[in-house]
Amino acid sequence: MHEYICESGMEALDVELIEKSRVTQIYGRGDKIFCQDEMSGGLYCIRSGSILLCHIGAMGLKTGLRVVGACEIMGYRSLFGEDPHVATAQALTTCHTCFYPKKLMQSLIDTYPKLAHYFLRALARDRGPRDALLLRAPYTPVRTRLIYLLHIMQDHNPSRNSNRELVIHLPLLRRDIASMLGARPESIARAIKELKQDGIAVFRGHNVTVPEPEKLYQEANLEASD
Amino acid sequence: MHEYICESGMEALDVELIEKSRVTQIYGRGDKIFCQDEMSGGLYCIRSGSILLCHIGAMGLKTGLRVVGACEIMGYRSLFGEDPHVATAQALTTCHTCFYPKKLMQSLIDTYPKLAHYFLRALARDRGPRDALLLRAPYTPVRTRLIYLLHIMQDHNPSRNSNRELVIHLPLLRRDIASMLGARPESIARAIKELKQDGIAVFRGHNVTVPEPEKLYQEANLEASD
DNA sequence: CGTACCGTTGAGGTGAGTCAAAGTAAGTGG
DNA sequence: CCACTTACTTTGACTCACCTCAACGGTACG
Repeated sequence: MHEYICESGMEALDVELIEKSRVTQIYGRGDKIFCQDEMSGGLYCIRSGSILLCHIGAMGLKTGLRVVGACEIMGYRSLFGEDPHVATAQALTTCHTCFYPKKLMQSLIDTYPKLAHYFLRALARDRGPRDALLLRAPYTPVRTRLIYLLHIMQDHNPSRNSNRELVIHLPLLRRDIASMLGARPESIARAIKELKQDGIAVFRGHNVTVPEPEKLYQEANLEASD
Repeated sequence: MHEYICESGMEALDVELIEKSRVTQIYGRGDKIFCQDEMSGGLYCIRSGSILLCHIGAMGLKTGLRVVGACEIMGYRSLFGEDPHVATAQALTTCHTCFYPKKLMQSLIDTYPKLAHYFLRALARDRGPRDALLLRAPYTPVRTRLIYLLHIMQDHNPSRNSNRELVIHLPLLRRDIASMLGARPESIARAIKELKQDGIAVFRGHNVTVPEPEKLYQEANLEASD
């Protein structure tokens, strides 16, 4: 959103309107930013922190769909579909968010056709559903699906430590990892143990250290995007 | 697409342009309309027949994503995302399709802002990814997931036979049903046998007869949408 | 009447779920 | 700073739904 405003050559008047209309908010870990079946009020933009989009299904089964991080937007599917949210957004860490009301968004889109194209593109490129399906690939061991998750999370914030090992930040509880893979926390613990024993990846707190990314991704037929 | 043109109060000139630019085509069973990793050429609209959108993953694993039927559009994700297709479209039956080239679509969207809204809405409401996830719900027996599929397909073309039994048209091979549920054809055969033995649903050819829809959907915690 | 594909059935193996219990970390309050 | 509580993680033993493989029955079509 912010990046668009900068690129768009938007009128100063409208930039001011945006500044005035948007609402910034802080959420603590575990807080819900919005809940499924609620009607959408607008667009959410994450300034800092991480949020888990998840779906609570029949019998309380929680299905993790996507981790939303800093500078990403969420809630647009509901905004443009004029449907209630299909997912619940829950803060994984302390989060600073920025909320753009529906009315504002609609008048902006009417004024700036390029903004419509921006959102058409954003909706079409949304990797969320595709990732969610990949993470639940059938006949694929939990261990491999866990590697898929690491691969997806690596794209968010690639970084190296002092030993030039890959470090992936994973702001998720075992329970949430499990909900994203369609598995149980116990199975995640076992897969993590295996990866450690094989010297492929070490989980410590919310960080995963990978000495040889090649080796990790090779196992899952993925390319090291680095 | 067609429905939009009718509603939109589009200029006669443009309607004529559309008629002239679009390409109608006939495909036989098994033919591919487009393949994943190809760049998109435009928008496809199905006039008749059924198409399976599927993804061919690592090691040739075929994952069925969505059945596209008459009057539905496909290919828009790739069109607006300016990315290659992520799915392959394969004709399940003989199909009449209509193809609208990318250039045409883009100039139309620029001319008619309401068309942008139409597609924003279509993209946001696309049930495909959600359905695909539901059909692979973890810890859910194949039998239940098969009922989910029947429920989804019923929404497409609800009909009753002379005995007032619900008849659901399912233009899919066992193999394709399996690919949508993340299961194996053998497991589908077994689930079908069970449903028949329990007097809940009878599969014959490409039609499924359901004497008491209530009973079927109750088992899966679904509402009879009829 | 063969060839080819699809569908069904049976037997056997296994990855991951379930349950239960112990271990660890993170707060909370005196 | 230390008990105490609460929540998260790990481990082990057991079980089962579904995959795998292999064989057989149907149906369509040249």
